[in-house]
Amino acid sequence: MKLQQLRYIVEVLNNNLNVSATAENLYTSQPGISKQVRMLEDELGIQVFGRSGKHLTHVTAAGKEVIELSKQILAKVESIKAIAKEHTLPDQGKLNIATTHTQARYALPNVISGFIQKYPKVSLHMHQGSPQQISEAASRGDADFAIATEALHLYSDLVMLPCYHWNRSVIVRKDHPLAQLKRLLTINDVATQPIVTYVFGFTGRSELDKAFAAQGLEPHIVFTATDADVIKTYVRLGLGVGVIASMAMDAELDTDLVAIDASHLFDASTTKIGFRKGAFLRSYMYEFIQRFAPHLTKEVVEQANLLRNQDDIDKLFVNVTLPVR
Amino acid sequence: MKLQQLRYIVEVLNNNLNVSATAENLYTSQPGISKQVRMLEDELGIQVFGRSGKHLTHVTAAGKEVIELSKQILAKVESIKAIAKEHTLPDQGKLNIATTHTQARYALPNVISGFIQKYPKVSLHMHQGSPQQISEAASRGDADFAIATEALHLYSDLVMLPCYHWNRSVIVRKDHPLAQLKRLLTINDVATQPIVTYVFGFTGRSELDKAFAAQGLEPHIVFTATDADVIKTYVRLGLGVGVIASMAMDAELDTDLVAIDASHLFDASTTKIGFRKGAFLRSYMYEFIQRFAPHLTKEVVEQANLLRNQDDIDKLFVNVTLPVR
DNA sequence: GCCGCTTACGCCATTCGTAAGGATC
DNA sequence: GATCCTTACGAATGGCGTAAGCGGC
Repeated sequence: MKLQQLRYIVEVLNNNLNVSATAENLYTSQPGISKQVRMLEDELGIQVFGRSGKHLTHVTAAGKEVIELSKQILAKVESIKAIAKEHTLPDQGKLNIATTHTQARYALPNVISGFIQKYPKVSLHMHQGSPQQISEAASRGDADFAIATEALHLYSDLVMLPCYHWNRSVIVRKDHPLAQLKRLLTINDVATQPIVTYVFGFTGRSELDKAFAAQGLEPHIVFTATDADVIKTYVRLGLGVGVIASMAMDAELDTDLVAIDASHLFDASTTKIGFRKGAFLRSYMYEFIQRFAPHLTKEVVEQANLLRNQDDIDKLFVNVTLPVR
Repeated sequence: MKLQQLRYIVEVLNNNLNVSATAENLYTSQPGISKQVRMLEDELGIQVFGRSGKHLTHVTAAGKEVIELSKQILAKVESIKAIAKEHTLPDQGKLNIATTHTQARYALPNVISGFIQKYPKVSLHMHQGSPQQISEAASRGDADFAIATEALHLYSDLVMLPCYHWNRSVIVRKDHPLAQLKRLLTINDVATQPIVTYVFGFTGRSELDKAFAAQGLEPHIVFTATDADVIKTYVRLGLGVGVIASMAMDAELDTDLVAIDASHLFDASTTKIGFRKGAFLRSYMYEFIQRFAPHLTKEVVEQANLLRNQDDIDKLFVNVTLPVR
């Protein structure tokens, strides 16, 4: 059994059982992979992949178990490499962050500018995508961290830690009737307007739907986008009122818009950071986490990383008051 | 990085940093190991082993971490092989049990005779040794199961499950004054006699010492041995009274001795079965466990195997009443 | 008929064993 | 001086790439 063989079967699965595509992604030849997969199967005496003629059609029951263990082995191999780097070049390395537009644009800039100042030799990469893509990237090991508000819980091999709570604001043009509102905003004020907000599955959208549903209201959503910048653009066009994360209002750039606090109308959402369970984290990674969420010290993160169930991890934070943005 | 390289560094550590001895045990050449260790160190850019001239003197800090992860990787590799076997030859394989004389001689025979009848194709090996040796064998992967009463808790990478409680008996020759005793045995009856019992660290010896210490008594221990058969021999010689596990009295063979129940004088001891955390257990292994301890069903064992802390595992059994032997 | 996996073959890298060298205790 | 690790070298093995074959869709 060779580590490459394990790598190959994992990657073949990641490439939807297409060996040719796998070969391209790994910059190697297709027959090479094919042969190694076969050799592994011969050695183990079992089929990892089911075949119809010469096509791979599915993963066998035994194959699923083997691939799962292979992933864990390869993750530990990466940990060994990381340990070695940590002992030779503690301030050098890579940091891959997978996150959504909202975080990348509004929550992370301050953290990152401070971080790269302290660690100029760490090459930092941001991968933007949907919450699902983000979780998958972290789960596969393509990203060290996943930062998002939704969908992270779907991947059980991630450790997820709460970072901060955030609330929503309703944004309107200065000439909009609601801009002159003297009293507290009500859910009806919003429900009677055409709404521009996030796509489902993004940036706490589910909390928004829940608030309307709780009142038996059917919001009139005319337009959705994955990020607040696009939403603001269409609010400026007069398409409707926007509902976005409060932190997405920029006091300097958005002077033509008025933000009305709506934290009393919608439950706060929680942004989380996730990484692979049992992963070895470089010292600069611990520091990154703590810069993003000061309560997540190295000790807390290490403790959480030893727990297997997300439920147990969540218990660590029941008495912690998170910052609100 | 190759799996063999990881195997080599682990084995070199197991052989007290003696590469030549390691080579012998692995049936390979010493320079081969030496070179692979070096190549791994070169690839990682760190030293795993500290050297003084050409002798390996110690494991570096980084090396400790690397070796720990290597062990975990190799354990998972074994799991993959076990999964493969389970899918091809479910009733074939090996079962290595490391245990003490007491278990092998008095607790296991019934279980094993039933087991080999159902699984004639499983080759069963018993490794006898001290509790420490047993734990180490299981921890290293040389044994699938460790069964003992003491010392298992010293190895944190083992899952330990309670199997049964057992009590002690005082044994004397038929012509001994205590053999005629009409009342309940007291701790003083025992303390005033020369005692023959187990060596420290064996078969619940610590519980025995505790009971005397609690009464401020200093037992007069004249002879110790690791097994009850030897103890009985010296009781027969008139060396003193024996204190042994009650199950170690054989009604048919030991007719020249009298056993006096002492369960009220000493706390019961608990025999446990241990295996490596996260190990994949063959179906016949689950069955073996359950034959030995009926309350340890496959489901219970699997659940325990998912927990990281022994404390959490122990909690699974607080409401379970174990059999008493 | 195209796509995609398998087989065949040759080159190159790597591993392993033997033998000799050098350092430590 | 004995033990033990390192270096050197040759044989065998194995991985990988190119080219051809062949079975599905």
